[in-house]
Amino acid sequence: MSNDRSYLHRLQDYYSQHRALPSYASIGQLLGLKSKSSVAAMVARLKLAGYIDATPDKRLAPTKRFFARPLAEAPVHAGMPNPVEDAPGDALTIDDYLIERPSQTVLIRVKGDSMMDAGILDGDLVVVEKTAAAKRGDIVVAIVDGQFTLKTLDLERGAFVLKPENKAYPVIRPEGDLEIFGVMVGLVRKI
Amino acid sequence: MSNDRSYLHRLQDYYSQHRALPSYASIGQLLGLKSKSSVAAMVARLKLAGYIDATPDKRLAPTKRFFARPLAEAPVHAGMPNPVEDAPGDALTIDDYLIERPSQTVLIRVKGDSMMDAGILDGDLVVVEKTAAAKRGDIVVAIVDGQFTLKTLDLERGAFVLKPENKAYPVIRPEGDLEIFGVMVGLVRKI
DNA sequence: TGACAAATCGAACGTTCGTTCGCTATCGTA
DNA sequence: TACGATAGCGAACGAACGTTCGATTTGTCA
Repeated sequence: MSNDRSYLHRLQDYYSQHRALPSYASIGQLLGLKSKSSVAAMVARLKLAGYIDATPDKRLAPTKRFFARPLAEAPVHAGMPNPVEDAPGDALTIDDYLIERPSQTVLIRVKGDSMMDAGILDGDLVVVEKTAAAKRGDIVVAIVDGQFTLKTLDLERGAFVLKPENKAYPVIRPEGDLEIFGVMVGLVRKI
Repeated sequence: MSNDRSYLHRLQDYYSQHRALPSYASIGQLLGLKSKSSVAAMVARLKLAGYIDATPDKRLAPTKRFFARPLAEAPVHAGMPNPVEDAPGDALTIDDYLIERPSQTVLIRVKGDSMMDAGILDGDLVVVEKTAAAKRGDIVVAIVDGQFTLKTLDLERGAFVLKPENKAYPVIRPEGDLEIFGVMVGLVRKI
């Protein structure tokens, strides 16, 4: 028995189309189950298996495991027809992977090579979470002379300074207040 | 009037936590609206604006626009309470930005620092498009001794070689055939 | 200040929801 | 062949759902 795998696949397809799970009645229709109690039993099984859980108001919601997607952890041995289909802990969408607080998060395009040694190149997009709570060592977007600047935040004799990650550029020692726009939490590069 | 922007933000945060939208009643609680009809009106506005739509069985579902992040092109002038909140055209989802052929695309985690000088660090995810059509200068995932290897493809006297982007590593000159798994088309880093 | 439109409220409504329970059908095993 | 476990069915029920509509508050502009 157990068509659960096929049921799950169809739910995954539905979710990837609509970004929401349907009601029990609609699930039944979708999967060919005529009784809502069958659906309830099936959903309970998927919950047990960790594919689905419930929101605070009892709605169905997919878990991380629901989104198995090919993420190959190197090294993978040859042959490699399909690299890891089911490994747990896989990323879902890249957006979900990188962005935790959508409303506080913006993308900013990097200009110049002043952060080259930190692996941040001209044209990259940095994922920035707007917050004032930056600490030493964070890479931050600061506002200097009315412009965004991406630098590493450091301390020098009790004062914050902005350090480029490229020896060709000088450390910025702001006079007065240092205005932090946000903290870099990720990076995206398109070739 | 219009707190819709703030409402939307809170819904986005909720969705990114639970991967489902709550019921009208719960939305009301979440946003501080005491009446379900207020919620209905607000949802109608968001639908009109293209942030939300409905599944076949009338459930609420987010649209692509719901996930789009504001993209700030530096330099942005000072003041900057909220840099570009609404400018159309410069909001995007990272998945759409990076992935053009989903079925041919996999993510592979980078091990080691052999590509450091190309801005590719240990732990980064590279977006790889499976294809045999690689050319000189592309960064490719090759299969050497049954292991994935990320290197720059180059030509040496008519033969393909794999060049690391780190002087501490040697050029790989494969004997016989060189098996290319795919070409790097993007990179994702999470701090 | 007065007037208008937008946003929110509150109550009532018929519908749909998910749960529950007892029943049947199918399968593997002893 | 008999048994227990697994899957699905069907009906009933109370709770929660989203809609509707008129009244009220809030913000804008002249």
